[in-house]
Amino acid sequence: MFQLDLKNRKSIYEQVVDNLKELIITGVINPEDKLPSVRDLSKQLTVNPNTIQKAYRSLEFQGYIYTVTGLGTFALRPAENKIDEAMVLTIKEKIRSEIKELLYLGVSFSDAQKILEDLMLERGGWK
Amino acid sequence: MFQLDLKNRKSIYEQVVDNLKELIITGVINPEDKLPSVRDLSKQLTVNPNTIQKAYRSLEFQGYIYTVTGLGTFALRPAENKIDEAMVLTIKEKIRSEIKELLYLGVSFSDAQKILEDLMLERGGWK
Amino acid sequence: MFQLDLKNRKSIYEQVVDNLKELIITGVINPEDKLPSVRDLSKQLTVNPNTIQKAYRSLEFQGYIYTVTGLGTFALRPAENKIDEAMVLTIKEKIRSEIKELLYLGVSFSDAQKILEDLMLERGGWK
Amino acid sequence: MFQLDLKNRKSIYEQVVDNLKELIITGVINPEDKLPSVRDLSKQLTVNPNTIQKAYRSLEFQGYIYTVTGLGTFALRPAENKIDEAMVLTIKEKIRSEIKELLYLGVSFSDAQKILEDLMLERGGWK
DNA sequence: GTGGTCTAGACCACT
DNA sequence: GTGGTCTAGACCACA
Repeated sequence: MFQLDLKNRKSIYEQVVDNLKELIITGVINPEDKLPSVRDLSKQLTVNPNTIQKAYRSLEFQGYIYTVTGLGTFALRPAENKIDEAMVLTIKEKIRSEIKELLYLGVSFSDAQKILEDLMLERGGWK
Repeated sequence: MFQLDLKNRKSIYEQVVDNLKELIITGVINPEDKLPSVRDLSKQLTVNPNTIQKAYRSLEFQGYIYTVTGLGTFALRPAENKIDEAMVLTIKEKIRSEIKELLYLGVSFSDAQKILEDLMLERGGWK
Repeated sequence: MFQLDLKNRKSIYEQVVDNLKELIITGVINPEDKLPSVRDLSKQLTVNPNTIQKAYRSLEFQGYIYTVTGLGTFALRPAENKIDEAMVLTIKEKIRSEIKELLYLGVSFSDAQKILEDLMLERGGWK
Repeated sequence: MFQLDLKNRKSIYEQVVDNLKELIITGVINPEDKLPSVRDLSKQLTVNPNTIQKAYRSLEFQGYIYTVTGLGTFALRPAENKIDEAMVLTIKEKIRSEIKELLYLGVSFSDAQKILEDLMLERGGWK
C-alpha cells in the first residue's frame, strides 16, 4: 500500500496519516472503500497496532474516514458544501510562510511563481 | 519583540525560531543587526535561557544568524548565490501538501489558484 | 562500551560523539544496529541524559545515526553515492593544518611523508 | 596582516593564534621579527586588546613567539633538535582520525591517498 | 557582558 | 519502553 520511512523525522503515525490522506485525496481509495483493518495494516508495516489505531483516530477526527464498530473503517466523501473557512485561512497562512522562506532562500520572484504554477498543474490525476 | 502563544501546539523554541525568522525575512531585523542576548530574550519572554539558546542554534543551522561567543548573535545576509536546492524541494513538497489539503477541504481548483496568486501579489510589503 | 576522560579538554558530549563515531566507522556498530538508549548510556557513563541526547543529535546531523521517537536510535549506512564535498574540504583543511604543525615541530619533510604513508597502510584492520 | 572571519565558529583569539602561526610557519614572519604590539593589532582587527593578549600568551606557550617586557614580542626559531615526540604522536592520532572520517564519507582509498600527496606537495613555499 | 556545557529532575508524545 | 521539551540554576571560556 505504501512504505514508511523510518529515517524521516516524522513520527510513524503521522506518516501513516499522511499516506492514507494522500491515497484518499488522489482517489486511490474511494469514498465508502474499506480501509485495511488496524491489525492487518500494522502487520503489513510491521508497526505496533496502537500506532495504526492512533492514525485512524486522527483521520477520523479530520473527517477523512469513519469507523463502524464491528464492520471496519471506511473512506469518507469530503464535505463539499460547508467549507471550513477557518481551516482554509490556516492553510493559506502556512503557504504564505513557505513562500516567504522560498524567496528568502534566494529563489527569484518569477521562479517562485513558476513553482506554484507547476504545483497547480500537477493536479491532473485527482481533479 | 514578539509574543509566545502557550496554547499553541508548537513548542516554545519552535515559536521563537519562527518568529525570529519572520523578523529577519521581513527586514525588521537587518543583516549584521545584533539579536537580543540569550539571557535578555529569555527574561523578556519569561522562558528558560536554554530554550532560547536552542532556538538560536536552530536558526544558526538554517543560516539565518551567526554567533560569536562573547560578542553575541547577529543576523546574516542570506546566501544569494548558492541556493540550497534541497531546501527548496522540501518547501515545495510542503506547499504541495498544503494545496492538496485545500482541495480536499472542498476549495475549487480555480479558488485555490486564486489563493496562490493572491499570496504572490502580497509580496509588495516586504520586498 | 567506552570510557569518558574527564581530564580531557574536550566536552563530554563531544567525547561521546567521537567515541560513537569511531565505533560506527570501525564497524563495531553496524548499520541498523540499535544504539543504547539515551537513558541507558547516560547511566552507564554516569552522565546526564541531556548530554547524551545532545551527542546523539550531533551524530544525527552528521549523518551517522537516525532516530525514531518511541523506538530508539540506530546506526546509519553512510551515503556512498553523494559524497559531501564541503565536508571533505573541511577535513582536508584540518589535515593540512596538522601537517604544518608537524613540520613546524621540526619533523623533516620525508619523515612527515612517511607518517602519512604509515597512516594509510593502517587501513587494513577496519576495511 | 590577516582577516578575521566572525562567521566562523572558531573563537576570535583562536583565529588570531592560527593566523599568526601560519605566518610564522610559512616564513612571512621570520625568527626574531617583531610582531605588532597587542594594542596595534587589536586596533587593526577592531578586537578587544585582551583577546590579542590571550592569543600572544597562547603562542608563547606553544613556543612560537617570546616576549621581552618593554621591547615587544618576537617570533622564535623552532627547536630543530629536540622534537616533542609526544606532540608528534598526538598530531598523528588526529590525522589518523581525519583520514578515517574521510574514508567513511565515501572517499575512495586511492582518492584519500591522492589528497594526502597533494597536501605534501603544497609545502613548496615554506620548505 | 557574551555564548557553551552540564546537572537534576519534571512532563509530554510516540511505540 | 523510547526520544523531545523545558525548567532552575551552576560553572566555564571568551571578549
